[in-house]
Amino acid sequence: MITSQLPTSDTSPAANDNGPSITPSFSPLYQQIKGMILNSLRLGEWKPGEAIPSEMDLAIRFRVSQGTVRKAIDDLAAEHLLVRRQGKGTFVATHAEQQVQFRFLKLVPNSGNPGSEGPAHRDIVQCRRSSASADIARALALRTGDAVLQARRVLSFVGTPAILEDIWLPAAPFKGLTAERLTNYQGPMYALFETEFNMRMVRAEEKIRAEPATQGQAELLKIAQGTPLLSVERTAYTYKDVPMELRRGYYRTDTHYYHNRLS
Amino acid sequence: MITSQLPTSDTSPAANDNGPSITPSFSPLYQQIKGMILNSLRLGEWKPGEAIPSEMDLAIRFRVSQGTVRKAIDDLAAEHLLVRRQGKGTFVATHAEQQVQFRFLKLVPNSGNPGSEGPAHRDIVQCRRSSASADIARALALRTGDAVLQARRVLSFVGTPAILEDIWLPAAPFKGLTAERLTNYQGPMYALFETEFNMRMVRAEEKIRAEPATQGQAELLKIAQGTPLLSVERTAYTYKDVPMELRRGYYRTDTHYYHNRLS
DNA sequence: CAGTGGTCTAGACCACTGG
DNA sequence: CAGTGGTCTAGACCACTGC
Repeated sequence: MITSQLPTSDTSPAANDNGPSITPSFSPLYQQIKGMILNSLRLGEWKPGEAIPSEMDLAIRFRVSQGTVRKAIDDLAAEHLLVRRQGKGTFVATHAEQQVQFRFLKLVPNSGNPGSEGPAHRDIVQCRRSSASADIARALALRTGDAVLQARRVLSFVGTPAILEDIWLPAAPFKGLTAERLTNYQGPMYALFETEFNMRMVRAEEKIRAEPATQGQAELLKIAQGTPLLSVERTAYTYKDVPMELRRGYYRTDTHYYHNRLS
Repeated sequence: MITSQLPTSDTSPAANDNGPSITPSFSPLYQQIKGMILNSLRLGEWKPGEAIPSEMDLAIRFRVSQGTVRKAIDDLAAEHLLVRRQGKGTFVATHAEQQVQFRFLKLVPNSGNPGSEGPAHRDIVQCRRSSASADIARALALRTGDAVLQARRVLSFVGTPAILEDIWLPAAPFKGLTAERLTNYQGPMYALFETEFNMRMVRAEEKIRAEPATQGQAELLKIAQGTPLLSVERTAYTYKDVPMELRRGYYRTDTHYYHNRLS
């Protein structure tokens, strides 16, 4: 049995400095297990869509009871990092599944259900390599001038353009990403990131504002200049809260609305 | 012990019709316990801010093990209906606490933290009794023409108006609500609903759009007509998913932004 | 110190999946 | 049918709160 604070490399938030510190200085077993599973996920031991070992296997591996492993997995499932399927196993969450496709896209048609319009038509307007400006660098935890990839695309539903997006990615982890790859790939962009670059987006933060369309935006979205657009600035994070994408989206909200659930 | 499907009056979603039906037709014990706790909450057996009985007490009352009660409470705590406090007890969640004040208001100043501007100044512009139009009635699960209360207010931060809100409430549950009461009450409106009308808002759904300010909106917010505003239409629900409030908010987003976390 | 929630265990049995 | 996750129990012990 793991008797006390295991040397779990980097398991719990705020490492255990057992001196006379102010930090919690106590981390339950299941939190340590959680950290170890998280590490395996980050290191790609189990890939998105794959099953992780059964609860019993993990309990044996970590020398704890099944209940403790269970609690760790419960947490990770609540954070949508894992998905439980009764009778089948526990799987690494992925953006590639039909059911959770566009999990981070909260734009819903005024009439009809999410996704009732079928898959969006995607138009890659631009995809180039550049160097990070100060604000882009800050958002991606880079230094000003570091290499980034920048893409611009238009998403259309039933023929009418509804979303204009500018996307910035750190160049290093996404080396080899091209406009062709973006254009040809079927399915969500985040699924491509998973399969091609072993980079999984885990959570995101959005800052939403109402702004008048600039001339350039208006042309691409085929609306009048000055039309109010929903400006959605998203920072997406991979495991361990590392920022991996900055995305500035401009949504038409005459035919759609941004849906949010508060609880 | 509760051996099988107890007559739990109305416990689980989708009542147990034990005929040859398509519904799950199996509800674990902890779900039934959850439903019973939910009923007590709805009926006001324990009021917002108060402690509910200890896990052991509830286990004895329901004739189940502590672990089963624990799982039920875990669920309710995850939905923010209850709040656990180690060493003290489990409490009915409330909108009246400093920490979670304005839990449903996601507007953050461009510079600074949420709440760093101090409490908002509230200005009740209007508060009257009227009859529900078709769309208001639909949102509140009323019939067209039913009595509703309608209020309009302006929220200002550090002197500048930032939010204009139109609020509709069913008249019956909120009988006696006046402009004076709204004006004089210190703290979130939802806290007033709890203490004065025993009505707790549990969750909400929002539809967000970008819209140009009408002349009336522009005057109240002291901005130019046509300025893009964030339009936030919120339906708030009390226990058992009963809609209890419709709110149309118009946010300035030059000094603030709407913050959302995706996970 | 007693009372509360939080962790951990070990074991039994159930529900679901797929071969 | 075996293997998986899901439920439930009973009991031990720990951490936190307040008297």
